Amino acid sequence: MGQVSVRDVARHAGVSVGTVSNALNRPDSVSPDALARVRASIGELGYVRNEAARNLRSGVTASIGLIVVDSQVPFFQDVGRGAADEAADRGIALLYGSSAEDPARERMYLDLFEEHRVRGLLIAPVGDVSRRLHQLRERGIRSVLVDRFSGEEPVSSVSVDNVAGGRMAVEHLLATGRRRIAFVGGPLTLRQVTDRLAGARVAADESGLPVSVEVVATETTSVAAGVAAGERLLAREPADRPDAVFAANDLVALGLLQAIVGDGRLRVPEDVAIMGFDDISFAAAAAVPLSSMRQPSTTIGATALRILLEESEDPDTIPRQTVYQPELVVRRSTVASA
Amino acid sequence: MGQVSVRDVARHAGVSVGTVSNALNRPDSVSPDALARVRASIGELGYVRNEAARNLRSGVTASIGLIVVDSQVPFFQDVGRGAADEAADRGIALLYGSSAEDPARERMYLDLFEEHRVRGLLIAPVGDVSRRLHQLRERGIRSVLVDRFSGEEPVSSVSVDNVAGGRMAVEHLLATGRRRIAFVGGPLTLRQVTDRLAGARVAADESGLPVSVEVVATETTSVAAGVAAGERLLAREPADRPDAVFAANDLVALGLLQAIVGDGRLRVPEDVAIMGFDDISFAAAAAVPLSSMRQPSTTIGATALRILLEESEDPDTIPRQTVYQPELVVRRSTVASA
DNA sequence: GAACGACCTTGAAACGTTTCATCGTTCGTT
DNA sequence: AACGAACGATGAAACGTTTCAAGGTCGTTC
Repeated sequence: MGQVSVRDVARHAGVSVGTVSNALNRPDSVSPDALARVRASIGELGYVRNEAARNLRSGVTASIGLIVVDSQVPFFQDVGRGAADEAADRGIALLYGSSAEDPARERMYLDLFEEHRVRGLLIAPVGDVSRRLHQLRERGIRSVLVDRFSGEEPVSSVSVDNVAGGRMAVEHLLATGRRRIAFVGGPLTLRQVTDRLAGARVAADESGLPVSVEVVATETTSVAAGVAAGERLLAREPADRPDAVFAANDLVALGLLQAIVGDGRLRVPEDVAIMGFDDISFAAAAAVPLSSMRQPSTTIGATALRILLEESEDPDTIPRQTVYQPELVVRRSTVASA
Repeated sequence: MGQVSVRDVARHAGVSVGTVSNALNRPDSVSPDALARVRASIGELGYVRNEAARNLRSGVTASIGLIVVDSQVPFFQDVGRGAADEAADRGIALLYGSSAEDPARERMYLDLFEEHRVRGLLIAPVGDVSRRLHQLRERGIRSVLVDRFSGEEPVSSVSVDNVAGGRMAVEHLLATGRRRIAFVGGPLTLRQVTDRLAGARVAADESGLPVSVEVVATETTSVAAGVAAGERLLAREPADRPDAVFAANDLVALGLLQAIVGDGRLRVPEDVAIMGFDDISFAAAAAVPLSSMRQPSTTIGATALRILLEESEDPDTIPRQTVYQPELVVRRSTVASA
């Protein structure tokens, strides 16, 4: 396989290799004549820059790593898409990895990406990676946390204000006349879940209304968990049932919807309102379109990538937290006429 | 930033750089004593192999590229996950790109990945890339087509038998007593769509029953297109309505389901059965769980990756087509008691 | 007409690996 | 005791690029 090198181009164009390199990277510093000849030769010979050699010599890599918790979760897919598109615009390749909620797998990707000397790392961590990220940073690889508030750590982060989101969600339910609210989700060790619940309680407390907020804990935030929780609610005495359910995310909400609508005894939203979180694309496509709190998922990915690039260019920038506010999206699962 | 190189390790362990390299890549050819010293030094110094230098010198890259049509389509997400997991097991990084149905974007990723000298390419093409893939192959980069039968081209492919899938879907509908079948999907220029339709017609023809197969064309295979098609069906005179709908994919089917169930006049499956294709994870989570044709999406991705690696190791292998058979998954949208 | 800048170009060094021909030891055989 | 195979270790060359000090060629200025 005859790989065409910068040397071949130089010979063909009748210039030195240094000039070819300049034509490629600093076209202004090359005479129009030489530039044209180099470009013609590149076309004729089919030269394609070797990124490995470029990286090796210059120390600058044109790739970044993305490690998400679960590639099956729509939210992370959107984040990834936002980051990938933003990277593509800059000619940067995205190394993709999913930890599948397995800390060992997460470490494996961290190692792999370090070997590739990625310019930086976008990560939604599952295990405790703060020491490792610190180490990477000392070795010149910056990280930005995604969907996680870094707070104490010396790392930038891009996330959503889950407390505010929970609060807005429940304020909406209260404003539409609901008073017996069930929060469905879990595990309650997950920061995103507890923040949303905390926000829900704030809304209830500050309303000055006689509101109850009951917690129906699930083991995961999945459709199946939502279905199971829905069946538990249906098995209750009618008087004990909530008149609104706030789900920790849309997957749980869709599960609830399936259980309740499928059962047929309760109408949504007349008998019970259902509120989700994330506004994944399937939320609007549900049998009863789902009200939800929209997260700017692709924007989160794009912003995280931009911050990462800025920081990797100037290693002295200090970490910062970017927090987006979620947005209420009202559909028929909470308001019949929506 | 003090990058630790193989030279530093050699010095620290009291051996030559060649021995360090051997310890890393051919541990059997190094004496136990030297091996131990090298490994100790690696740990102590925090040495991390530089993949760019390795790649440059050896000509072997530890990364492959994946280009999908649309990162929003669940099917491709599953394919990508299958490929990524398989790659991770081998310590290979996955460069991820989505063409977003834009041929220019697709070309951009092809160029980018060539610069990275990926070992090979997994691609679900949108534009006409056969010439480009041929060129890449001559330059040592093999490709495997995903979700596309290569047929004429000298490229391997991994796909699903869409004709058989369409046939099995309609056979199921006929077996459950349906006779007036509507096929909903589009555009009819898309091979996957026309194959599924062709299969549907085969089933109808071969059944020997008085069956009608009507085509309701949509512009895309999306939830929105499904909703629109559903509304069109509802607007018809009851006598003109089909008793079963076979959707080109699950997104369309979910749209149909939303329109029909939401409307409330028709019951699913009593009045109309709905059959999807792909068996995406949300199919089971729909208000009325959706019958569908399951594609082994992650297996497709994993297989494509394996084939790619085999071919890139031995450039003389001849391209082959791998075709999987889809599998009928019966749920309540076609059979009330399922 | 000499001196000076401005502007391009040059060519060798360097990046961190792997490769490979060569060299030293050791040990079993004769 | 001599030989040779087997085994490990060595170190310089090479991969394809970027970088950079140095050199070359003009035109301008005094």
